[in-house]
Amino acid sequence: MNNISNNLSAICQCKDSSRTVRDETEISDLEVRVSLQGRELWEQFRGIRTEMLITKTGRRMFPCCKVTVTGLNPRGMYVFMMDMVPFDENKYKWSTDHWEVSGMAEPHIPNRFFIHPDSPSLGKRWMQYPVSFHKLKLTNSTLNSNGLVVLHSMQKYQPRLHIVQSPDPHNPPLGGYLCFTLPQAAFIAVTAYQNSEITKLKIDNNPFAKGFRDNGLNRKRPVESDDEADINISRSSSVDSHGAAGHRAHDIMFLSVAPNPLISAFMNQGATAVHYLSTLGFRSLPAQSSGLVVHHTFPQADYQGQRCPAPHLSPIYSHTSGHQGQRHPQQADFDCPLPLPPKVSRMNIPESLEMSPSHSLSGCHRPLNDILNRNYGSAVHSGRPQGKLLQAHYDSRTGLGVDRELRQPQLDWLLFSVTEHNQHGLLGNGFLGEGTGNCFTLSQHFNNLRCK
DNA sequence: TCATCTGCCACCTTTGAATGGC
DNA sequence: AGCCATTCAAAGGTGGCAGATG
Repeated sequence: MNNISNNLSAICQCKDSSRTVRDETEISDLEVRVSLQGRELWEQFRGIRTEMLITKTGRRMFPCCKVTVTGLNPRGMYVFMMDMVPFDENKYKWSTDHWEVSGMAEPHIPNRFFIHPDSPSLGKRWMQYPVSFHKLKLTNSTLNSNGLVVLHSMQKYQPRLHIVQSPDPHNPPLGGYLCFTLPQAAFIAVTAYQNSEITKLKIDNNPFAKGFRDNGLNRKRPVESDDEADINISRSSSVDSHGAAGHRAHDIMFLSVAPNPLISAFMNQGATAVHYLSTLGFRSLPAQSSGLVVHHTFPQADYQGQRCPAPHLSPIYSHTSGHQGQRHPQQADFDCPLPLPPKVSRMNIPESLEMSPSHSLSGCHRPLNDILNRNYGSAVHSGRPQGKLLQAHYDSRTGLGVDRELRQPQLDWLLFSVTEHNQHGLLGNGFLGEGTGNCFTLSQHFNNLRCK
């Protein structure tokens, strides 16, 4: 706990130094709470040791990481990102009917972030429905540059959620950065399923694997009604689509609050920025099997991740300024799952929920995360972004959508900052890594909000 | 020889365009 | 003309499995 206290004091110092006259709520001032959805399903998998298939071309997670978020500033703009961090330092092997340690894990590959396709969006929109990362893909190929999360086979990982406050062009130092790990969603990466129980669970619950069910056609048995067995998958949005819904796990660990890594990168000069960013969780930090690693660091503070006593898994951890890390009792209104997105016609799905080419992003026909992850680097070489800015598509009735017009200064500032810093070689190593383009994927993400 | 990885397959869901009704 | 629901085909996700690899 001392570590936490020390870190929190560092946070306060940092926050104080960046405080400005603008009366805007910084993310680190908010009591943000995150909760993993699909608790029962995750518990079933965890009970038999979750395995996630990784392939060269990338494989989606099942169950997927779907979280509910509360406590954000409804009018604040946030970017949601997810990556994977080692759960422990072991490598595993399957031995007949159980997993056992088979040695030391290989060095973790510098993180590649999956940026939620709806990023950036208003806090109101993030809190309205569960946020699903079902499009996140895992791979064992380090050669890909398509935004896949690279993992080592036979090693255990846990997802980590980052909530980054979008920068304010008028006040760059503002903008916090929150980091949550999801130990309940820890899994062993495999190239082929080892435990047949896992396979069975996946087949029984994943709609894509319906064909392998006992009553599937390929099983050469009479086809029965699947209605009761199937989980309810709405053809809905990137906010919420895959996976069983309606359950809430109280198992997300609040990890840290830190300055917005993007902003910090831009505001810190020289190698300090690289070092600073690389210690902000944008580089691998070995997690402890029974503890938490606090990733937050500050230029004037200790750079190393610090190990903290493992909290109980059940409560929700939230934080407020001055109360970071404080354990809060579960609140009644937090017991209720957020509503699922309405089942509307695909023609009616708001642009922010489903990146349809027929909507505002004409000319941007791919999911944003795909765009940004595939086009990494182009922003660097092209200088300041050019092109026509998209018009705002904010649904005043639902509150969904993103007012892109308002973000123009933000985008310009952000992109310019990335470009300028990279031209000076500030972000060329470590943080970005070859072919990863984490930082630039985000900038490219913004960049692709514009029509070319 | 063994553990692990790769590529292909059939089956299934999701997605988006086309179509037609109101 | 515009909105909406339905239909259909293409795209893509799924685990199984045989063979390849180290």
